[in-house]
Amino acid sequence: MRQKKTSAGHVTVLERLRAAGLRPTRQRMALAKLLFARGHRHVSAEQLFNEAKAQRVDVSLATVYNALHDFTAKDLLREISIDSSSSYFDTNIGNHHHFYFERSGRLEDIADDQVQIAALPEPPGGAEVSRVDVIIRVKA
Amino acid sequence: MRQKKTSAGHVTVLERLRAAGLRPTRQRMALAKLLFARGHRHVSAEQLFNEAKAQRVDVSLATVYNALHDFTAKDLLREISIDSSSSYFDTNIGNHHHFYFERSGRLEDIADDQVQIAALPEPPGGAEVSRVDVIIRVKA
DNA sequence: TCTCAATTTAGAATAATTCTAGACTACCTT
DNA sequence: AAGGTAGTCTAGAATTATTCTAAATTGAGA
Repeated sequence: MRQKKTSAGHVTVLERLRAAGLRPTRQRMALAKLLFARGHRHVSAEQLFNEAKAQRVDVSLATVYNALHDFTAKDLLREISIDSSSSYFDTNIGNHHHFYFERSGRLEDIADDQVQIAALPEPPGGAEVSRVDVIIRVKA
Repeated sequence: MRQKKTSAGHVTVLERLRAAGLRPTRQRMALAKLLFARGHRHVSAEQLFNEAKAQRVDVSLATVYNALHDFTAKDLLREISIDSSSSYFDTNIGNHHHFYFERSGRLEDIADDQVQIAALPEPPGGAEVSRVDVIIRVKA
């Protein structure tokens, strides 16, 4: 037997939500499809909301925020706030870093192995490190 | 002869503003003193505004924002936005990095030489790097 | 002192995000 | 299949940080 059907992305998204302990509602399914359909992306709430509208997916902005936060809490997304005006959600949750293009405000992933850190200080008080972010700000 | 008088921080702050090409107004002088009086700090607009009030320095919140942005534009401060809820201004403008304490939202400087980066990718299209930020997020 | 551009200010405006409270729905139980 | 219920969704109000506006003030040079 072949793999689970993936043609429309249905089953996969459904499973991802279930595995995360999130009830697969119509809205979450639709948003998850938009987010995870193709390769990694960085989206703002407003962007995702507009994409949903463009595809006639009827969701409220509040639901988009709820979903993004729920997904983040369950490690399906990672939140990034570089530019204080709005935050972005990254579908790439593995270790990696970012280029930040100051002019456009765009983010681009940098694979973890492209950055080598030889020395890092210990957090004071022996606190646990939750992650290390490297942001290369680019004048472009 | 000894150095310029620094006792009240007056002359120094005045010179800093003039050197930056910023008119040394009463408000900017007062805010600069609060910012640069002692060692390096990370302040939000609201914080600085409250400090000013506490010291009976009469400035409007809009002026605090104006001053922080003017100072940043003239490289007397550096703006940092890690937590999307509000941005911080760092009086340390040299190369350095940060610990970010997730629970409290507090920032702590890491001296540049404490972090050694062995490899970094080139920005796409040969764009110029304006700076590299390393943020160690700590669960505390 | 006079002039004028730079600066300050109160309050309105904006923008991103969160909250509220009622309506809906996924899913478990029977 | 029906019902109950906690979880979810939603429109719109509320909140928060920040910026804008337009008028008043002021620093600094002539």
